Amino acid sequence: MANNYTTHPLAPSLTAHPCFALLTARQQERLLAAARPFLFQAEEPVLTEGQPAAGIWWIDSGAVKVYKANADGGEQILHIAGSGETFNDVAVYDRGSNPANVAALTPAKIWLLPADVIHTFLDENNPFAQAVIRSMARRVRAFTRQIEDLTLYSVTARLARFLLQEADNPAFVEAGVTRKAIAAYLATTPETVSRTLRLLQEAGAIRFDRYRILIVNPTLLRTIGQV
Amino acid sequence: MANNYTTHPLAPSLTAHPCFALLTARQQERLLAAARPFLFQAEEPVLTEGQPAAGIWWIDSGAVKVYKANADGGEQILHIAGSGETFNDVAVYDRGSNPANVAALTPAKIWLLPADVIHTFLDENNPFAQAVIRSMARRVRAFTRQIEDLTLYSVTARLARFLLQEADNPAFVEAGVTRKAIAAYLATTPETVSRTLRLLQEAGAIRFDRYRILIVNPTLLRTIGQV
DNA sequence: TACTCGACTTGATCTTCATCAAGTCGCTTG
DNA sequence: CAAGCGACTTGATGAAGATCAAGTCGAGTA
Repeated sequence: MANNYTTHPLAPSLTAHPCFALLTARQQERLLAAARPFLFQAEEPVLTEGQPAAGIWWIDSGAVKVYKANADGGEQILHIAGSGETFNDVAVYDRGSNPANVAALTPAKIWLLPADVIHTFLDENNPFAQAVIRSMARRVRAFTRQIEDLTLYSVTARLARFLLQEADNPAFVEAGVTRKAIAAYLATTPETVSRTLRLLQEAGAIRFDRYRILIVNPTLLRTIGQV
Repeated sequence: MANNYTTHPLAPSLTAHPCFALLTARQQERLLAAARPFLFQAEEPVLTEGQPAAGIWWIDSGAVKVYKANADGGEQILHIAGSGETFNDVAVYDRGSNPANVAALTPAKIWLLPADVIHTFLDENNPFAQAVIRSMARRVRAFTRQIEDLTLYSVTARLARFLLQEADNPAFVEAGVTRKAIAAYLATTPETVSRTLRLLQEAGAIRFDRYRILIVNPTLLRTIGQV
């Protein structure tokens, strides 16, 4: 599943990343030299909760789901990441094990950035460390919001909030998001997502078919979502 | 509600904090000089979601709840913090607004550490910045676990997991945790907490009265909690 | 001591949503 | 083209837990 490249096809996109953009040119070169590419098929597992962390994963193309699973086959998606985004950085920063499972949603090319290089950069480059702090803070904020959504709002409101927030998230679009994935993100079932989409359509807030969901009345959707 | 001190009663505990311990003696002095103490009564609000962040709050004594609220009076507790812990640091690190509400659970003395001083330390002191990264990573991990609990497990399993995790958390004990607070943490109701405690007692996993919950069979509790 | 108040308990009923069970539809593949 | 498959839809039923409504209990107070 893995193959090495001597060229660095991801080089230009490094400067677009909120953290890696702050590395010096020299450090970016070292990062690229240490990076190793992996290819995954749709549905293929990338890493497993509890295992030791190998490094930070950086998505070149495709999309993955970061999720928790329980013994009965239940699955809660924490986050969907697409091109240019990283995942499993937490495990590297606190030198712990993988906090969740990750699997590819689409065929994906993903680079592994080894943990030791990242740690060196944290020592050497304070602006980089500060960028990491900001990105962790953003993630805390996102989870905070997700807990709020999951516990304080009905499925209808949650779906409305989800659509408002993720409508133009390229990672979701790229992932060809299915009812099942939406359900696993909203902690409900595909059937309920289906019924609730119909409900929102009958209310005049959205239009949808099997492949696309279109927001036709954002104001109404915000009202339903209590945003 | 606020009053200033010229002495620094919190000085020794700074060295016990995972982040502030890494400040130089000189920086710790500057932090103490900039810190301002506030006193809160039980139930008194400390800060409100969406407002600009004044700084990092550092609990000298007492306990607070960090929570989200919706329009219908629903309340989800994200975190209970006690002596020696900080809160609202996220807002300072990403220079955003307060991500949640905070209110005192008990009478509390809390120091406000102004944002600008913290930012100076981040610039000056790389080990401090790295400690902040680790603490943010821990928080991400904690929220990750909370989402898992809330979405993948029944109330019974959630309560078992909660008891196993928080049994010896001083912040919870200190806060004189009520059925209502447990309910607000587990996204359920006081009545259901009451019934479920009874259930766990009848199973032989715990014993409890109005004031204290005692784990008598941790193994059984772990089984019930699917840990 | 009696009163009151608030937290807790317990029971009855109701809602939301999960589950189970057929379908439908469109796309792929023999 | 037919067959089959997978995602989605729709309906009927069931279960978990919320809500509503009385209580109970203990601590503080007149």
